Amino acid sequence: MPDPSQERTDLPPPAEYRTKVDIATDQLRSWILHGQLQHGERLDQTKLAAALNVSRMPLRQALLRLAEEGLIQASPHRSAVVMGLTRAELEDVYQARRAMEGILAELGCERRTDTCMKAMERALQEQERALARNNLKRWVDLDRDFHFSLYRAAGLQRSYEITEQLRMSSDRYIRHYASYRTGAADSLAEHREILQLCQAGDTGGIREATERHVLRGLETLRQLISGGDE
Amino acid sequence: MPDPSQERTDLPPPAEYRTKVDIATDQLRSWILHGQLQHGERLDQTKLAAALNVSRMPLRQALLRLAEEGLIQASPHRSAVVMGLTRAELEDVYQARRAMEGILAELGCERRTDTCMKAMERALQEQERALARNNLKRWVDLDRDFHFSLYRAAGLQRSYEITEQLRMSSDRYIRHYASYRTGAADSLAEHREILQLCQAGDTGGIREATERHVLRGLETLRQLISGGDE
DNA sequence: GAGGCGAGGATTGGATCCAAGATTTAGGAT
DNA sequence: ATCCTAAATCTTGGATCCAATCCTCGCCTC
Repeated sequence: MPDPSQERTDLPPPAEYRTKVDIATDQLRSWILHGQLQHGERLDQTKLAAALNVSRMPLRQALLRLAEEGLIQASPHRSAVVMGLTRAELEDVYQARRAMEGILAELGCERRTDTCMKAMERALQEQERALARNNLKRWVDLDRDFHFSLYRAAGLQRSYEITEQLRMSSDRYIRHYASYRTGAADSLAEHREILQLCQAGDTGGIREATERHVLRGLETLRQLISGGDE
Repeated sequence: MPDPSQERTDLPPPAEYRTKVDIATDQLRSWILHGQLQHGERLDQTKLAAALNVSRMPLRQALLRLAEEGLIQASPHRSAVVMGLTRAELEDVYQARRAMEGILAELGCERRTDTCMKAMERALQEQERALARNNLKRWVDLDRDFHFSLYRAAGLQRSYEITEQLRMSSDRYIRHYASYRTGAADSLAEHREILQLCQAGDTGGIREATERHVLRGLETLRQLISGGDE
């Protein structure tokens, strides 16, 4: 006796189930990355829980995860605070990015597919338009899309996730010290170079170019910050 | 009126406070890394909590952290299971290690200190003895000491921690497929080479040598595993 | 006899409650 | 007046309890 009221009975486990911890984590992460929660800001569990419409319990777990991701700093009986990166820590993140993005680009190039190349070309084109329109937020997103399209082709899940997290930490600063136009033209030129190297299948060259690209990003950010300590 | 009963009143914050979540996390991590908890094993929260002498609440948070570290896999309403790495995932981890250890070695060499060099030499010597005595566990630990003494000198906290976690994931397999003697002599020779390059200050060479060293480790592990899927 | 359906038990996610530690504020002594 | 002390308040960590989901086992139907 098939019951038509239930459309399909065979996909409850594969269906993505979002627990309250997930919801809280994602929302908090977004707030931090987009500046709604500033560096050094204290994270009061009770208030945050209320703001997120969850109990304190899932919120605490969310804080734990964000601490593990390096976005906040938590000490035992003290309020967690949004992690602000010192210049040294920023260099730290960028060196890790240099390393990871270098091999992801190399292996991504080695294992590239048509769809991956198409995605890169498309991101590059749109990025040119975004630059012309001076749309900063979109520019940052497209920059990310361009690189990560290639990195995805490497097929290294864990490496990819590590790189994503590193990227998160630094993009926050890029967005903050907004006027990214500094070096944007250079960045585009480097993207074109990377795309060409990828089309040519020059894995060694693409690694080297990617590392240079990342380090130049650090240099740009350094100049933007210059003066403050964090 | 100084009270002699309290030795010093001015160091409560710096004193390391270990929360139950920390205790549970460390113990569980150790169990997983040393094989007391095997791949695919289901982690029953109630039983584990009892075994660790903590409540289910801190245990759940510990599981969350280990999931974030990639040691276990957690799905919403299902028991967490100890993460087993497939061959592909093992390559993933090693590629990330190659990237990270490469730059840590490079920058560590650039910023090396006397104490760091001394530590490396000492680890190398003890490693030779451990190999002679066929003491596997000590050998793995000393291998780690040798490399990480150098990495510490780089002064990149975050990169260091990422690399530590990657190392955890792969060391578990090294210990499991015990007879590490395969390639141990090669490994020692490479360590000597790395030490020499470091003394010479050849940053480029040390990076290249370290990357080769890591990849050879992967190759060794592949041979040991060859046959099974995980 | 095999496959599907359903009920019961088991296990996890979430909420409230209590305890332990920390921060703040008021008070007193120098 | 300032600094130190101490008590009160606030915030976080941990435990127990309840609800929601999943898993297993037995039963029924074909």
